[in-house]
Amino acid sequence: MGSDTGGSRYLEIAEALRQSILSGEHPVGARLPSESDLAAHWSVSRGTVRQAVGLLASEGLIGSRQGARRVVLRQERRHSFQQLNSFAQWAQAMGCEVSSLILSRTTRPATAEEASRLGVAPGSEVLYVVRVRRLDGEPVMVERTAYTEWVAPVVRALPDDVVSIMNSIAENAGIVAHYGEHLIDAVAAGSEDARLLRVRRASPLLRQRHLTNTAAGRPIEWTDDRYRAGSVAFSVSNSAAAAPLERQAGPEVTRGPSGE
Amino acid sequence: MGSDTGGSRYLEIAEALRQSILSGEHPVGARLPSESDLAAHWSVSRGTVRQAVGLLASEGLIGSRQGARRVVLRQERRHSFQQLNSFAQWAQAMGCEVSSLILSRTTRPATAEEASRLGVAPGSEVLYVVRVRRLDGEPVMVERTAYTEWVAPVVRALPDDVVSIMNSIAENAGIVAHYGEHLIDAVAAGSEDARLLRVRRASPLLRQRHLTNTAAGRPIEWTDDRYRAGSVAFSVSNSAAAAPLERQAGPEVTRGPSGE
DNA sequence: GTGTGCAACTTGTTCATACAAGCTGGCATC
DNA sequence: GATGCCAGCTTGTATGAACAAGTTGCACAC
Repeated sequence: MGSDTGGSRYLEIAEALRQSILSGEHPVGARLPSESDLAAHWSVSRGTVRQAVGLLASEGLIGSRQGARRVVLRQERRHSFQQLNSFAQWAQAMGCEVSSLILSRTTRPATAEEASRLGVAPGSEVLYVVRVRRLDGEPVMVERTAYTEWVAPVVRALPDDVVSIMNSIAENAGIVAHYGEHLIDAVAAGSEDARLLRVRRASPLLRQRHLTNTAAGRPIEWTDDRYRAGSVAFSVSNSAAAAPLERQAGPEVTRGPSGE
Repeated sequence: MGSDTGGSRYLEIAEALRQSILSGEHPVGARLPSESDLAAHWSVSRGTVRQAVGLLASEGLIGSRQGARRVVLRQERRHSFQQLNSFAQWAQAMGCEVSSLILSRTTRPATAEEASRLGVAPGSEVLYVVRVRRLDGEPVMVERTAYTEWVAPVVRALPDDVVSIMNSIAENAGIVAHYGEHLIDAVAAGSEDARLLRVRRASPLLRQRHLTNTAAGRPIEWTDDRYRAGSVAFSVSNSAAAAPLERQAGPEVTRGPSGE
């Protein structure tokens, strides 16, 4: 898996274009060849090229406006969904040495929020795991996760120092994360947070609460991750082209109270 | 005009589907009609339907797997970053009364970071604006923005209580924001932050630093927004198909020669 | 030299079709 | 009754054509 783009032609083309941007062949600000040229060069139809460039646009690498050639917006490599959901994969890609330690695994009734997020009956049992994660030996994140009952046996069998729980679940039980939702805010460190992350109580932490679903939309876990301030920042790219519907504030904006 | 914005058929269909999901006609977990059925119902081709459902999928409302019908993942409209680009728009959609006040407008040389982000020569002049934003009278955010010189005149002409600076820029000068990049982390409140937001010093704040570009990739502004903890949470949805978010290591764990 | 307008170019949207790949449910078999 | 297989359904990928809408640069007029 990894770098194998598999059987889709448009993924191949997207990867090639991505590489040519990363390598500097198409520097930032440069204009890409037209879709017709790319289609001819790759011997595919324009629709296929559009899928490829659409993918790169959604990654924030290139931008487009109707009538003008596409331009290169940035040169950086973006991480995939897997790396977003997996602290371990992201850290390894960064070249950091990552280590984890599960501090406790308890089976207990779900809290009201956990039950709601996971879509289980209130009071159902969940597996609650507290984990500390380190980068280069330094503790940077406390992770408190509630796993639904149907994945709990897999998690219960893992060693305390397992690096990636989601990876292990995927390998051992074939359960793969497909959809994620993240809620990001700031909280003050509690006493347990402070002790585990070696910061003062009430110091600022970046909190990422996170619901993971399978491809079928079945919840797997509900997580509360707290990062030490300064250790991690989240980065989001967006463009008006990627979300045409939200760009309703166009030329003749009706500034009325209506949200439409 | 009304609902027919002269725009695209697929946007119309996407909006109709979105409404039918929001209204509960397609409850969470339900399977949507097949693409062929939708195409027949709307008298369009399957490709057009795919553009519509693809848009909803990118918003996190529905999910899909090859071979299985699309399922509704979520019913409420989430405020993604596409909408969060404009604090004013988001607040109005939430039904809150939003007010803003510019505290200072100063022209000064750009800091090293501002120059780097905005792509101007170090020491170039930028317009630095400090603003407090309130929801229902309560201060929730401090905004510190550096505008590039070529938009500064427009910003300088705005009244202190302008609700949306980006909107005003778009109307008065035709400069429309097209691409954005956001960096999100947590910081402790400085003394100015504490005074303006009426919180204690060193209490946690959610920081959103934000670079805005025109359609042509030309930087407009570099912003440092700080939200009072508990007032807002950022929500990001993603799927294996498109992942707009990534982590970035903070300065403490960055080992590269990134001299920003 | 300057400015305007147009023509060529480029992306956006849509159609109709075809086949590949994966899922579901029912039927046949054991 | 339980199991396995297959046929049909559904989404994913790809083609090629056509027109709409917006951009850019050149040629022409002044």
